[in-house]
Amino acid sequence: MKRDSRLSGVLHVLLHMAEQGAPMTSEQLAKAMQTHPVVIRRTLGGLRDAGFVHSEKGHGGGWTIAKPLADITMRDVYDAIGRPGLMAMGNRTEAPGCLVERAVNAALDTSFQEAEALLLARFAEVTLAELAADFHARMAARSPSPTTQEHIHG
Amino acid sequence: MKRDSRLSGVLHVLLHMAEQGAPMTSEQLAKAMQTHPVVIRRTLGGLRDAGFVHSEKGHGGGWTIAKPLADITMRDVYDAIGRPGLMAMGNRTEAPGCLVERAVNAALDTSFQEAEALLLARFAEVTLAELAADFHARMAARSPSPTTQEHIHG
DNA sequence: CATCACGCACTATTTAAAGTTACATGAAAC
DNA sequence: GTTTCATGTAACTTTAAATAGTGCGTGATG
Repeated sequence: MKRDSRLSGVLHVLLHMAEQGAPMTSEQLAKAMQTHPVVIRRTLGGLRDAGFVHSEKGHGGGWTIAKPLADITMRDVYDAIGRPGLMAMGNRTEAPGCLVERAVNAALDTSFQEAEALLLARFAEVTLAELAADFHARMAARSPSPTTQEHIHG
Repeated sequence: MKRDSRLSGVLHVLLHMAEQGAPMTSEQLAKAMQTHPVVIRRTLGGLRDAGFVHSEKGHGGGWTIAKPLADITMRDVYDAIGRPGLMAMGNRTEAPGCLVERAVNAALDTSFQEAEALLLARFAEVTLAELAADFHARMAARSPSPTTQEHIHG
């Protein structure tokens, strides 16, 4: 199957915005993500509506983080991009008349729902502040005294 | 993404085979599953190699269960069809140079791996015998004194 | 030896994500 | 005020993976 990478992508973009401080344009973010500016606008649109980021038009405009990183969890981001499906497998038929299939679906659904619940709970435990801290730890480990910018996409 | 329904489908087919007793041809199974005989052969191929089902050519041939249903778990079936990916989301890039992306991927991977482990553990707990029992319970609930065949795909 | 049924390689269709184009809107600079 | 920059959004195209389908080979039964 083709795996959805929007969550991964949005988290990536948000952390870059946070590192930058100043507003970043869709084009800048798209370059960092090796994707298209419109894709950035699309995915960040949900986060703007949810109040996690702010967008400004015109000269000097672009995207900025609207909340402290410690106040945004991966779960928040997941919700803001529209809660895409988490499980790669599904039932063959939604409302099957066949009782065999109903028994199979019931067993699978139970397991999938448990796994989804666990996943969402884990997402809710991780804030962007923690991800940023992890990033800085990795940067410190890579070289002794770097500046931040030198080590982004280098 | 497009969700994989092979596991659901194979479990369905296996239970029908078990109910039948006699060998069932790919065509019969395909009709019950509303799919193509070749799809049946493909998906059951892995289970044949793993020793869970047996296939016979020629007149009177077809597919039969090769082990007691109590000895086959959903996990066994999952393994036999090639362990398709369970999670619908993935990382944007596999081996990113960007440290921000590495931090994001690490956090996501941890969560996904936990969810997968839980899912596989649940699969391992459910045998086909239990699914068959659930099916019979559903059939009993639907009408007082049915025969098995009347209530498959009716 | 004719028929039945699986085995396999190959091609076609389908679906959702991702990419792209086009154009409208609004803000800042000059 | 008009030019430039940047977002907002709709529509369309491309792409990746599952699923569907075709054709032919092989072996077993009658």
